[in-house]
Formats: sequence, structure tokens, C-alpha cells
Amino acid sequence: MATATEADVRENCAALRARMAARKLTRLYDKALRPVGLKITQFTLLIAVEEGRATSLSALADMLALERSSLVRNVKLLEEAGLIDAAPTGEGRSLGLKLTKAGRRKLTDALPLWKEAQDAVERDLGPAWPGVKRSLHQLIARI
Amino acid sequence: MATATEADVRENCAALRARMAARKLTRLYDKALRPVGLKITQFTLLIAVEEGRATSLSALADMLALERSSLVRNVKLLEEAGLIDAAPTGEGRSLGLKLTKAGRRKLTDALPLWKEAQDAVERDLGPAWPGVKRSLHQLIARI
DNA sequence: TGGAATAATGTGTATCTACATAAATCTTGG
DNA sequence: CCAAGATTTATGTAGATACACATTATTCCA
Repeated sequence: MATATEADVRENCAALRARMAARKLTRLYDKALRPVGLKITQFTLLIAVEEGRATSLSALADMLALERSSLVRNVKLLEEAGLIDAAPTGEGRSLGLKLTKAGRRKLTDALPLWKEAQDAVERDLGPAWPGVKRSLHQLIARI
Repeated sequence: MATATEADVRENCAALRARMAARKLTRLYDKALRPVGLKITQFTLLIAVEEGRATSLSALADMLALERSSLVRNVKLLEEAGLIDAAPTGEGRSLGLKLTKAGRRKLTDALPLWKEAQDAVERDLGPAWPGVKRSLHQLIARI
């Protein structure tokens, strides 16, 4: 259990590596989605809202491994863009977040573009993709 | 080659998964480094500067999978904090970025805290860690 | 019922990131 | 030596993220 060295950080730091991977992937998907004017963060948030499984902003934040306060800002942008409707429509415990017609249309337009980026990633990784996918799931589940 | 569905995104999107993992890891490492007043981004940037292998900001940005413009802002903060010295000291091709005494001391103080976070991650992942590490390297190398 | 305890949400502030564009610097052919 | 072209660095603007703190809504029991 010797002291950690700078070389240890460079070689092993999980946060550094995950952030580097996230930056590269974000740029790639953002570029692919550009024709519809969405960023990958916004696209995946629309997808999560569409699913409609979360019963509160806090629950949705947990599902996305996001701070609730961050989610609030991200949701607000999509509301202002007219893609999400945040009507507190009662119905007991439901979150009240849902896609507008424009939001659903945007999602439909974006899906093929997302698919292109995703296919490119899976192609670039080749046979390594299943292992990478499993690793990302493990990271999210266990950290 | 059917059309992608929302469920495909939820299950497979590499960008979403990588961002979720990065968010969780960032929070964990940031919390660990808090006693020395560094964030994991700043800590790893100090480590990269200390290495001294990059010959330009652009080269350093590439090494970190960062946009040059993003790196400029990150460097500026560390300069203002007195941890990095950006003297363009000539010497031909060198970048001119180097740690100040305070920067080196900060790094020394931070290393054991980083180690705690890193150990926690490796412990939580258990035997999955080597595969996860390999996957992150593959993502960075191939995307 | 009236609050106290709890949960849910929003704001202030700061950092991280990136694209587009501008400015400065370096390199080379004439 | 100088101007055209290329490389490098900085700025404007905008979105993503998080912590601390403030606010609002809900629940539940004495």
C-alpha cells in the first residue's frame, strides 16, 4: 500500500478516463444531432421524459445520475424551447413532465441521427463494444 | 437495419452511459479532494502539467481529449490560483507551463486523497475493475 | 386542526465544456 | 526581407454540472 504516484493517476484514474471518454463521445453525438438542433444531453433527457417512468424530478435525476439542481436547469431549457410541457396536471403523484407535439416530432427527427452516431461508435469499437457496454453499466451500477 | 427506437437509446447510448459514469465518478473524486480545495479536473490537469510532455496547449488538449478553448479556461483558473506558472520561458519548443512550488505542494497533498477515491472505486468494482479500465482506454483510443 | 417533520423544488454562484470567431505568431517561398 | 499561408492562442457566447442554501409543498400525528 505504497503512496500513490503521479504515474498512477495518469494510468489508472477512473474519473479522468471516464471524463475523457465522455468528452469524446459527447462531441461525436452532438455533431451528429446538430441538424435537428439538439445536443446529446437534451436528446437523452427528452427520451427519459418520454419514458415517463419517473414520478418526481428527484427520481428522474437519480435515474440519470444527475444532481436535481442540474436537472432543473436542463429541463427549463427544453421547456423554453417548447419541447417539454411541465404542467403540474395533478393526477396524484405524477411528475407532470411530458413531451409536447414539437418535442415528440423532434425526437422522431433525431432518432436516425442518433443511430448514425451509435453505429459509428459500435463500428469503431468492433468486437470490443459488448465489453465496453457492460463496463459502462457496471460503473453506473456500482459507483 | 430497422429504425432505432427510444428503447435502443436507453439501453445502448454510449454517450449517455459515459456521461452518467463520468458524473458519478466526478462527484466521488471531487468530494475526496475537497479538503485540499481541488476538483478532479484541476487535479488531473496539474498532473498533466507536471508530466511536461506536451509542447503546446493544443498538444496538451489532445492528450486530455479536451477542446483547446476549454483547456485555456481551465489553465487560467490554476494560474490565478498560483498553482501553475505560464511563463513563456523560451527554451525553444517547450510549452512554458509548469507547476509553481505551491502547485507541487498541492499535488503532494492531494495524492493520498486521490488514492482513497481510486481505491474505493476499485474496491466497489472488484474483479470487474480490470475490464472497466480496459474499456475506458479502448473508448478513448478508438473514438 | 395546527404545526412540526419531511420531501420536493428553485436560486446564487462557480466550474467545465465546446463551437465560432478573432487575434497573434510562426513559417516559407519569392 | 516580406507577404501569404498555416499554426497557435484567446474571446464571445451558450449550455452542462454541482454545491450550498432558500423556498415551497406534503404528510402525519398530538
